[in-house]
Amino acid sequence: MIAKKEEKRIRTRFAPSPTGHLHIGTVRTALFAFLFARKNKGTFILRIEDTDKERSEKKWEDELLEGLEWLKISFDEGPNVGPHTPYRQSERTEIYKKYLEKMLKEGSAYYCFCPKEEVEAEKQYLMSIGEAPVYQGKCRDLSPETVEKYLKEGRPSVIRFKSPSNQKVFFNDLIRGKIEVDSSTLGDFVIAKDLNNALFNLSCAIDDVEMEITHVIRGEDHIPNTPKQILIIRALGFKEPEYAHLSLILGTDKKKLSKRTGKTSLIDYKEDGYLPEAIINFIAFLGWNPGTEEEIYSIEKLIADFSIEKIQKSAAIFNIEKLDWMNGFYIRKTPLYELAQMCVPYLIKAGLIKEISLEKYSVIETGEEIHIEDIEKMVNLYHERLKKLSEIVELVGMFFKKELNYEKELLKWKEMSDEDLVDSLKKSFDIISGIKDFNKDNLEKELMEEANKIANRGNLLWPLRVALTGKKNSAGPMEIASALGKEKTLERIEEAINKLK
RNA sequence: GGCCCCAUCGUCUAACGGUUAGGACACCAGAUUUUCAAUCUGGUAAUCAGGGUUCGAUUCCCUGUGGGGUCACCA
Repeated sequence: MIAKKEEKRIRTRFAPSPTGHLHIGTVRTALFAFLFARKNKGTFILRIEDTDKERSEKKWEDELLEGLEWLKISFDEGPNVGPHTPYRQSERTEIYKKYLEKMLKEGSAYYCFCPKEEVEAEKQYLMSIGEAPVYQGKCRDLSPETVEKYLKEGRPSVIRFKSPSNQKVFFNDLIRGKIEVDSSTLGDFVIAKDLNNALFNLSCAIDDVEMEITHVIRGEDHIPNTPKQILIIRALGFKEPEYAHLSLILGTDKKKLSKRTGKTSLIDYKEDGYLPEAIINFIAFLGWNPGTEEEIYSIEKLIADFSIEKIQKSAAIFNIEKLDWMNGFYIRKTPLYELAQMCVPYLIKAGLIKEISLEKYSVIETGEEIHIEDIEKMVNLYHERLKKLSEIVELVGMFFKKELNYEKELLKWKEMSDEDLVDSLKKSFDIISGIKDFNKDNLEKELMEEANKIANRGNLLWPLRVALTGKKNSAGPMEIASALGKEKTLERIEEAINKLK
């Protein structure tokens, strides 16, 4: 007697098709399958479903790999030893061929020679009379001799799966419970263009059993495919894996998240300056929660607390405001040094600075040379109001400008006249030029002392702040001045006074 | 149209038949502040509808309604 096999190790897979940008919904599917595998100490497999040769491109696969790596979603197994490479269906045609021949031989699949147009017309007709639009099985019982003959003649053909008629196919979805469909609504669907060109339902079904996948975790849009794949697997004499279908992510229009209603690809979020931690945390909570009131979760914590039972059945709308809040939260948690490093590429891309050597930059407009520490000072001023890294350009841009461009009206605090303004700015100028040891503490001391003397502090501080930044909203004037340096600070005050003349 | 799935504040969600239906984002108000942000305090806001089952339904069942997915020689 063979000893009872020990509990099967969990194996999940992520099976994207490289036909476009990595969609944020696809990322969530990957994340959930990843979390489930890691939580259960199982194996997580990446399988590129590139059987569609027309639409699949290497660049999309590269983007996919890069994106997942950025998010720290990792995989365990590949077809080669050495550095990790994903499985690619395009490299597995022999395997599909083998099974296809078997099915043809055993009669669970057959060649169909019906012209495409004819099948299409049939479908339209069936839909118009309210019947299930499925292939009616014209070629189902062609004799082997006829098939042989047609094949020899080179008639265009496809290979169809012979669906059992009137059989209930059901499976127990781990998220939704029992899902049942009647096999007659499936029809004899196409599983391959020919022996060397398997189509999705076939390649997917075969790979799931070949790779010994125990749990298929994928999007809800695959629910209609599941009974088809189960039927194929059973026809081949295997047992199907467990299935868990995730609800979709919707746009604000309550439709499948599309470009029209928001950013859809991971790369857009990355470029906008969302941190991977924030994205992971946010999408994990789109349809899952730990059942406690805690909402800040690292990927490690997600692995520890993840459970498939707590996945939501209903679709979730992608609420960018919450992502922004969460991203701001993670930015605030990022140490200043790291944050400054992260901001640099945005400043370079915006044409404000360029890198001249390690951690040294030159300011494009003024030619001035600055160090990463100077950037740290600037970033520090806006550390807690940054929601996305890309915002840094707008926020600290004024540090890199030769001249500020703003309306003189902006200098006015409440009911000040031009004369009041000039007086106020001159006062600031005098105080600041009188400071020997130019730093934030001294600036604060001297300026606040003066500001407290007058009825409204704003009369002194607002015009100064605008003179230094040219903006309605910004960090405080003392902080800005100390980051700007004495010389530039005085220059900008003069500039403002000149505006008023 | 057929088949399938779903339904708690505007949004993400909690409440495994008994809660003043809880939290978070957003919003509003207050505190703080020269402005904005951050922070703290408080507030507005929800069980799709109708039938059952039950002493008692957000929760279980049915019907309706609404929304979504899918019906490829795409995945």
